[in-house]
Amino acid sequence: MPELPEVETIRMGLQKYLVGHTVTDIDVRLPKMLTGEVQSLIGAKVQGIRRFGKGLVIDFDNGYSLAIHIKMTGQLVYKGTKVPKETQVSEKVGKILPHNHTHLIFHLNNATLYYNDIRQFGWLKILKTADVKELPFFKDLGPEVFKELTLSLFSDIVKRNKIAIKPLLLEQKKLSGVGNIYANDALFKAGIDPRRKAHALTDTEIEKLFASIEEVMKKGIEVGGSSEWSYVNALGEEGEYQKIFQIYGREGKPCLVCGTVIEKLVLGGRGTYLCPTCQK
DNA sequence: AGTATCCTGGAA
DNA sequence: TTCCAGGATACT
Repeated sequence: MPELPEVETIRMGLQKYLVGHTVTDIDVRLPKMLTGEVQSLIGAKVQGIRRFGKGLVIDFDNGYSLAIHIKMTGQLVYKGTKVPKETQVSEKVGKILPHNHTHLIFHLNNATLYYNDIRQFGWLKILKTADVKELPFFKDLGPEVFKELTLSLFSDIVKRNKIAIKPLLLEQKKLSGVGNIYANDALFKAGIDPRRKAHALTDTEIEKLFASIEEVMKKGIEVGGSSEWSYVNALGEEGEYQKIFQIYGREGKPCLVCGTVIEKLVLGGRGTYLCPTCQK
């Protein structure tokens, strides 16, 4: 589900297709998904789309913004004349929009943006652009992979924390962008047992882990994200990363490197996969 | 630091 | 019929 590579893929799609469109009306089919004054966006033109960690911000030309977190099953799907119709609905979603899980419909000039969310965990907030950074989620975000998170900063964070390394990687307030799938794959690639206490990792291991995180996230963006559950990009298309999971979801299957049976455990309440031979 | 919570679909 | 998936938060 959506981690940095998935959300960045959506951002790029929206940046390409949504910019320049004007909001003509908003259908609020499930009110709890949206906060703020709907009227603020009517007649406003999309200027650009920013991403912070796993959060998105659509900026309009009237000083208002739409802050979005799609959590696990949210989808932002654009339909409009700018793109060929047949590419707009994925086979897996397979439904004509809007459907039962379409909670918000943003009517634009000559286009539509749908917000679908099966599990209704996501949120969208209309607020003044200047106030976006005051939202707790954005305000508390830690340094982001590929941006502020340098090796030395990453090393400081790892050494300062005594919890297990995997749940640490998932704490968006410590470092932002990493989610469960890429955390599993990065730890496997670095040969580190996810249960190891963070502060006990050696400098070499920290360097290896930092490089592995960047490597798996970069790969994720390259292949358009991971569509294990309901993730789709801004055109409703699926990504490919689920086809190249190195360890995530491979419980009981042979390790791709050494053939040892992959084990599964729960760490910090999250499914965690481990090759007992490769990860020490 | 660990766990319940939001919610639904799909798998066991 | 029950359980499980997990992003972030609110709890204990």
